[in-house]
Amino acid sequence: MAKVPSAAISRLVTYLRILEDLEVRGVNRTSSEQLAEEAQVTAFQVRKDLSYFGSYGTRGVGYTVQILRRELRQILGLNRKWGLAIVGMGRLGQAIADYPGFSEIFDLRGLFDRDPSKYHMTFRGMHVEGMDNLPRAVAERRIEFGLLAVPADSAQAVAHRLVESGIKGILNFAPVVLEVPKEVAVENVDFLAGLSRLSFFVLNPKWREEMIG
Amino acid sequence: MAKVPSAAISRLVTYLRILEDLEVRGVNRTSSEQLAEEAQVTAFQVRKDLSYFGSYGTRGVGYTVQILRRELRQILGLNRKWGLAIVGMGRLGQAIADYPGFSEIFDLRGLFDRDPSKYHMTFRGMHVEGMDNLPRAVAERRIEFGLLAVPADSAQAVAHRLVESGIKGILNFAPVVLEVPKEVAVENVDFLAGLSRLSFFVLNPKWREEMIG
DNA sequence: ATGTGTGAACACGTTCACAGCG
DNA sequence: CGCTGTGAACGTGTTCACACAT
Repeated sequence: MAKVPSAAISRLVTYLRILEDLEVRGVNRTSSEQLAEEAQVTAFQVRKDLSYFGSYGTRGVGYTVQILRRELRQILGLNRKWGLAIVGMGRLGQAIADYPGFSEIFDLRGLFDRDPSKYHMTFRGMHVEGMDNLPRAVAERRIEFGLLAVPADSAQAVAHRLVESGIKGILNFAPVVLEVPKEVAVENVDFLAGLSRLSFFVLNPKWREEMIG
Repeated sequence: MAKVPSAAISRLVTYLRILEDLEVRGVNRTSSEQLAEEAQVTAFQVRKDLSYFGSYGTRGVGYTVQILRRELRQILGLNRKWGLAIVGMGRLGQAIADYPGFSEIFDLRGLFDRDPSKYHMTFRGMHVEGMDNLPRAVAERRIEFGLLAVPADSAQAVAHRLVESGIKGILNFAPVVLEVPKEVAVENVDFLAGLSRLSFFVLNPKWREEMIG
């Protein structure tokens, strides 16, 4: 497998979503052109992205939805369930715990918060636990990912604890740059950063002049 | 202003956060090196990113925290408050409405949901309204951004209504590729995509072989 | 004939070395 | 002399043209 642009991985996730949608709609054959249109990229891009991993189509025909779907799930590691713990059960953590579609891919194996008054809460049949349980839970319940939904000022400390517990990846909702060993994957999903970027892009094209000041 | 890589904008947001943190801590001079370390990029990168917009430092000395902070806020369009509406007041929308730090940058000017049973709910002093109010609200309350926190299957339809109402940018939490006119900026903040990518990155480096199958 | 798969050209973003200024 | 600012070199990601399979 040659060097794969990491942007290609993001697009693969999009293609997979489109394929699952096509499958639900009963479509079983597609093409790079159709995928490109729905993903809003070029057909070249679709084919190149797929070619980093193999040849999944039939020349002159296209792709079989089911097959390509299965291959993408394989590539992305979604043909198995990954164990996930949510750390920080405030509003955001609670919303995520109940998010629909979530459990098709991930297996919720722990909910953690440092506030004991939350221990009685239940989401998807699980109780919220104290942070002291975290290391043992990660080991015993095979928790591979930690989802960080704590306030920004405690995010780094909690990330440390997750790393020490042997976590393999962190999905970070806090607006901070986490320091973790390079073996630990981190994805930032920070909506405040998204809003800041929006401001820039909106300000720029033609509104810039009239609005600065 | 030369062509600016859009990745540079994301980094600018990070630099700004670091500067605001430094300012709170009473630091008033910094350097590309310090910013680079905290943002986990190179000092070259920091200086280049800033140079797309101007010269904000003093050669041989460094940057004044306050000045650079102000300049970055200006560049990113954060020296004014942008009007924001949240559409979709389920768990996620509610969590976002109460998110701390939010109101320092954005001014919440509307909460919308199609479910009348939510109209009695109040967040930051605002009532939830029906979707019919959306177009008028966008115009009259100068709502520039829409934050989409609706289920995936209604995201595109709601995006249409936002665009028709004259919105300038959409922050999209739904796992779909939105079709909007090119003048409307869209930022995708999709945590399921983040989790999918995590799987890939975790699977790859050394766990790949042992886990596939 | 048709749509995939891919090496090669191209464009874009990042790195760097050093010029420029305080 | 120190640290910023930037043109040019480099490397990575995207676009493309076309060879190839059915």
